[in-house]
Amino acid sequence: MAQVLVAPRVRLNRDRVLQAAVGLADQVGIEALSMRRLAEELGVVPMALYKHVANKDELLDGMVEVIVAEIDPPARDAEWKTAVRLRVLSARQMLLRHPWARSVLESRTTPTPAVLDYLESTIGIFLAGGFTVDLTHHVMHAMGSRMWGFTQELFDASADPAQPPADPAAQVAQIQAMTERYPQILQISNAAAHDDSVVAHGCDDKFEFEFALDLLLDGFEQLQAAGWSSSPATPTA
Amino acid sequence: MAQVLVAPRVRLNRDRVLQAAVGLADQVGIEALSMRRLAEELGVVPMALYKHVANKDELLDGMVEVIVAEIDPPARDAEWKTAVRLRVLSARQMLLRHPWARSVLESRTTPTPAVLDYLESTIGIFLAGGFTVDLTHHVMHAMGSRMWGFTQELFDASADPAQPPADPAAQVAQIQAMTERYPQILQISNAAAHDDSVVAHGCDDKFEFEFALDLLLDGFEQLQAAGWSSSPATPTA
DNA sequence: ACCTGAACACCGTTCAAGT
DNA sequence: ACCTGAACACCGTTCAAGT
Repeated sequence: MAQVLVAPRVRLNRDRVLQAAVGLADQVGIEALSMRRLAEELGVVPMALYKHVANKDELLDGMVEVIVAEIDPPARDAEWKTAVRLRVLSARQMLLRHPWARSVLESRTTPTPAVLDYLESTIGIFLAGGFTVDLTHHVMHAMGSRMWGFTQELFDASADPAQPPADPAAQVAQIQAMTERYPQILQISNAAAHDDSVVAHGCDDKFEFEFALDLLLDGFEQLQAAGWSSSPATPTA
Repeated sequence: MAQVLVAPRVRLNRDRVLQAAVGLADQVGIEALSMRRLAEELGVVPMALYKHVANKDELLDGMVEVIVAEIDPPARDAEWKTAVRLRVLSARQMLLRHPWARSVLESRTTPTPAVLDYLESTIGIFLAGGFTVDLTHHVMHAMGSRMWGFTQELFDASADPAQPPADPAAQVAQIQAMTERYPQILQISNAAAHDDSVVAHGCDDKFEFEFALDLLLDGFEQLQAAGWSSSPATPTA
């Protein structure tokens, strides 16, 4: 009876801990990822983890390192605009693989090396493309979260899997109420709908993302061509 | 001895609970806001709160209602561009008053009435300005978090007050190491510096925010003037 | 109708002990 | 050097009871 439960076959190390954490977050979501749950997953007592990460915050930092390293390096021999576009869309692919990544990226307050590497090489694309340091600075700010492959989705329905399915009658009533109270929201949300009989069908996320991204990239291009500098307070495109 | 501790003078109600929660979050930060701590603040036992909010999630929804209502209504008799600009900058003021608001707004998955009101009237500005429903749809997406008065700040130093002050010698060494490893990041972060002897002096947040905002607004304007429609896959400004 | 007390099932983390 | 066990100080929330 005593020796039946297997001891951990492989010795624990930092990388095994981080990989397991990423995998567990992918499976059960970030709010269900606790030190205790992760330890259980690794067949180990909670305190064993603390030999490999100082605390939960450092665990999250480590998870960020893992996923940021998944982003493709900048395309060599490409025009700046395509290079930035490809890079950002690669980041976006990473985010689709790890739905929890957005909130974790946003929660970190100090950049880890992989993150700095990502920034450094992205900045490099603009500078190599002939952008001034000044313009590159503002352009990086303007990219904001879009640099990570996401915009702020106002309501991320996919992030709320615990939504109870309402019965059809109540749904119809709800839509009717919405139409009266928020007619313009309804109009807008139907704009992208091929069939507009039902509200809930979602937008084309990729299209929306690229719409804003290209708008910004085109704007950057115009500023650069015009020799923009931050001396005047307001940019005029 | 028995009657010394005052009973709650004022009867608890939903609004008192929400106001107290907003105030407490302003003071101690969102991660320190617990049901238990809030109850203590109100001189009441934790479970007393549950008569007025169903659970902590509903408390957070209620807090969002309170702060979104603080945003100024749309300016009457203004051109769409100034109207949107004013509105967004008013939202930004609200966010500066409530540093926790960003993460809470982002965490909500279903919109509350005040949020829907905000969206509805913002959409109204574009439609009244002659935007098609189609273009307005994409424009609202492109605004993303900027609609709430913030862009994704990559590293929000102000959100991390628990940073230990490093000694000057270590700081110099750190800067030296950074210069070698991340020369371009350093160049960029110095672009906005008046004196570039020290790294840590921060960017002009307001300038950066308005830079991106105006870039988008100018882009919207050009699309509208050109009679843009979503039929072609990629917008060409 | 509103508030309370005790309890349950969780957290992250410390500290002293085992091998 | 690495893992363990028991304990501490927290959570959100249920349930049965008080007034």
